[in-house]
Amino acid sequence: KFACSTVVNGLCKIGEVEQAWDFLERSQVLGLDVNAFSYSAIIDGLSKAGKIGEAEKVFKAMSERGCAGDVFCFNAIIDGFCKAAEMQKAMRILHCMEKEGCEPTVYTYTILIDGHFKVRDLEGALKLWDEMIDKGISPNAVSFRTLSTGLCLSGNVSRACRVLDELATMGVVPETAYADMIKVLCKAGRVKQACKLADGIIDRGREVPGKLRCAFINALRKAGKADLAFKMVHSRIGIGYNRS
RNA sequence: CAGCAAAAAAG
Repeated sequence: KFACSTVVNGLCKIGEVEQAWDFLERSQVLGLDVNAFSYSAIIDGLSKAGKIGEAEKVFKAMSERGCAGDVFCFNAIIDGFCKAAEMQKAMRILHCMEKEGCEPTVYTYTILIDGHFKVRDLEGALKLWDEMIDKGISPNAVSFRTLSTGLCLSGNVSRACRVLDELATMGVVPETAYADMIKVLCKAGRVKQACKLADGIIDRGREVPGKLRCAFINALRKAGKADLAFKMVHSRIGIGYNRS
């Protein structure tokens, strides 16, 4: 029972999803109970391979065989629909899992938010973000990065900054949020804004934390601002857009 | 420590 999902998992990881499915079917015939672990691995494998139709079939087979899908299975199929840009179907699964009493996680929302950005539905993405927070699910570094990247690279820098501010007032800023925000601001060409943010998050005269400094320097360099990167290398207290 | 998301030329 344990070994079965381990094998299925392994096969999926090396891209042998078909074989994994085969193995699962055989295990089932042998009377072994195939659990959600195995199904999620296969659904995920198919989703990642772009075989959303197959994934959907397996997803259905799962419940028909009396195996209750858990949040991993739901997330995997939702991810498949998102990757296929089938957002309405993805959303339907979200509502479906909620109806079945399976609570979405921060993963679920991150997948959906990313999916909405990929089809340029900013409002949809933001709505999900708010819904997540309203549900009391704290955003983590990945989910914030997904949101800030999606917003900034689609020209909604100020909206992204606002979200970060909101998180700050709520006291739930993910660990790498500032570094990520600075990086994506640079990538979006908003270098000055990135500098101000970097300067603003430390007290006047204090050192910029090492991790942030390095991320910043690299981002500047990648943004083609070698001069500013150089300046940052020589200063431990920021670039000085705020203090000048 | 059996299965799911983003970014990444420093995890």
